[in-house]
Amino acid sequence: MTLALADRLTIGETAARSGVRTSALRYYESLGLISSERTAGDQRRYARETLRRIAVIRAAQLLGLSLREIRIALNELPRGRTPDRHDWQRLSQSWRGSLDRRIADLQALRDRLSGCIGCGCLSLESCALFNPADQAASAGAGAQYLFGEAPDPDEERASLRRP
Amino acid sequence: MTLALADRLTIGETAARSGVRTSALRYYESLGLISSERTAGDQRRYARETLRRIAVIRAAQLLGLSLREIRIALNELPRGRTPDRHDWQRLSQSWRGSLDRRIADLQALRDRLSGCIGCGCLSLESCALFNPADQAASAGAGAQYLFGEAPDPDEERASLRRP
DNA sequence: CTGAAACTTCAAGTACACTTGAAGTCAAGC
DNA sequence: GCTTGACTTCAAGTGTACTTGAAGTTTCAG
Repeated sequence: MTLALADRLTIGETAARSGVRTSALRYYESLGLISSERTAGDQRRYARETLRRIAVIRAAQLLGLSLREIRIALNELPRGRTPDRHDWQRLSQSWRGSLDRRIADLQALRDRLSGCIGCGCLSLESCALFNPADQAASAGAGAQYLFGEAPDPDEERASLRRP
Repeated sequence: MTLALADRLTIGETAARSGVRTSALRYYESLGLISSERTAGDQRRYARETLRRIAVIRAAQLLGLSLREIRIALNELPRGRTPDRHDWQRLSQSWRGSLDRRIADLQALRDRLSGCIGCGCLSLESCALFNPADQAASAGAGAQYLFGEAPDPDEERASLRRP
């Protein structure tokens, strides 16, 4: 079904309502994250629904997803019809899982940091956070454990934010 | 007191023990995050202490700090002497604060996401996560640093701070 | 109908955090 | 002393996520 004129927003209106610059919207569109119809004069007109899509994009960026990952996730939404309640639910639920893992990772780091405050980092042998060298020497692997990669094969937390 | 030869590491050794590539170490040095002495033949030799500095840099990156911010933080360490227990404590304590804030922000986002799963995002008016206006309102306070700096009072983004 | 604001494309620029490659030098084991 | 691997500098390249600018076109209030 075709949207009524009142339901189509210019790029400027869309930018104003979403808080995202027009240049970013064009960029998102060039990456296939959003789409538009064009007027006879070739200007973009966005469906109102696009505002939600943009909000989802920004929220996902907050979760640490790259635009590429977000595009892939959005591509799993049904094509040809407006996403419904269950479509958005599936998306947000999968991101909630990532978010939980991310929070857990940061809490683990915080605990290591807290332990370090306790120990005062006086000893090269005893401080886990501040002494990767000795860890690396004994483990032979480098300090990557700080980044969650070395000792615990902790599945695929890598999907969120690669530093 | 001058360090013994055995306490000075080549860039390759430093890279191996820290898990950071030589190119990254040269880059850090170019930014003033670490420093080295040079041999007669102009090769770098790092003090053993540098390993701890590198570990701190990597940990801080995990916390989401930029190298510029890390350099500033490291510059507050005493110059001319090896940082002691209290120096590292002060640093780790201040970063623990950032980490706590970051975790809190992510938990808030998770709660919004959870609320959203509950509501099914049927309504643009009621959904905190998927409603740009609401999201912008909440970003005004805390979560916005996750996007970098505060949005400029820019003509295109006028509605970010709720009309 | 007109003039200004808003839009268009495309290329190039910015910032971050590095990596890669070229061309040459140093250190150390044999 | 020779060879080889590790080192040196410097410039340019990579990838992400945009922004900026130039030059031209469209839209719409008056």
